[in-house]
Amino acid sequence: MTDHEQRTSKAPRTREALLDAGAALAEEHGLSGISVNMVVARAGVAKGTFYVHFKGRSSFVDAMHARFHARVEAAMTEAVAGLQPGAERLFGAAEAYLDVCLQNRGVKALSIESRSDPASQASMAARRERLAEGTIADLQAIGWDDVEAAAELLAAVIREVSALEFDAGHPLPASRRTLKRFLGT
Amino acid sequence: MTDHEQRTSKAPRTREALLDAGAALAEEHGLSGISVNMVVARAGVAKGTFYVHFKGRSSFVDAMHARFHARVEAAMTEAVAGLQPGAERLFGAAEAYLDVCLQNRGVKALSIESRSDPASQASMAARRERLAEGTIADLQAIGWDDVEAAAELLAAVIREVSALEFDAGHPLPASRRTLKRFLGT
DNA sequence: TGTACATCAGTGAACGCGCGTTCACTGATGTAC
DNA sequence: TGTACATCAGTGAACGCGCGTTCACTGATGTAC
Repeated sequence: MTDHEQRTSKAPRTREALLDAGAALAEEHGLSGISVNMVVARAGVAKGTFYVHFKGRSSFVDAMHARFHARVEAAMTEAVAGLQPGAERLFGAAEAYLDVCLQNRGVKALSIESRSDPASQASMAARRERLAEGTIADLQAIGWDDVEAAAELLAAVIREVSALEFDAGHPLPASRRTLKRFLGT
Repeated sequence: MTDHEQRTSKAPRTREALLDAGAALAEEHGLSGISVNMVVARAGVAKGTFYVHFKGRSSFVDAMHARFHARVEAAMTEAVAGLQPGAERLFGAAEAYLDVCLQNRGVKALSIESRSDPASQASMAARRERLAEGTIADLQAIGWDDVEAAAELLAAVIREVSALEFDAGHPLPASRRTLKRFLGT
């Protein structure tokens, strides 16, 4: 049982190391600036190992994006658990997003540049949309018109705040205040 | 005199053809997805010609971004000529931005992805900032706090509307209304 | 007007390089008997 | 317990390819005399 655990848990550890390396490199070189060579060098594994865990470069990028979004979604879901749709739930979700982004590498690449990689564009757009959809009920409860448009633009603002905070290395209260004011307090 | 005009005006025409080709390709493949090979093939010139007009790939990308911003800035400046800082001038500038973007190729790449190309990142960020700074006086006149933060986030929203409109192929009134409402009508 | 020369945008073959991907192989571990 | 076999993450040399860049050259045009 112990042996079995070791055997089946070693593989995911290498996979995670590759994804970690990819996230670190995305931070420095952007999503489209990372190569398989760079990733395996940073992770300290052989080139062939990469293809044990991923079908190819583009599915690796997709996996990075998927992992990032899974983390973000988990944090947001936990933060707003039990809250009714409305302003409080909306801001709680936004702050959870911003806080979890500050703790992850490659955030700017994975949130802002997710439009630039042509191969994984579709699945990345789907994840972004799924996240934005969660705010529609809140915007409706607050009393907005054009909720779909508002949800998209709100998501863009939150991504921008996230990028600015990541550059700064810490939360930016003025940006978060502005975000709230955009939504009419 | 006529001969002289022909001689000196042929070169810029080839240069423009290369930039046009780059913009068209950026639309399809993203800013970091275009290669010198693609650009010269699309423009119908030899590979060496590219290096007659540009120092290299990255200064070409920078030149594309510079031309795009020059057009945008000219349209915005003309649209708000003579207006006092305030809501009217701000929305006028925003609409001018959105309208000129709809008429240019590669807009999404040049506005949204301008963060991803590592080589030209600095000069592109400077151009973006210069554009955003123009709205600070308006935001102050309207009575916003955190005007610098607001200007940055406002610029991000306008870029997002531009990207959505470009995908749609026409103006999106709901998005433009939301943009106005973000600013408190 | 005719000739020799200068200029310079444009050409395309050639270069070295790093890329993504493949594949026959290794060796540690689990399983069957 | 000991032995033979199966599994499978990990390896790294090798591949063909497209990349960005260079450079000696061409040929049309302008200039000098």
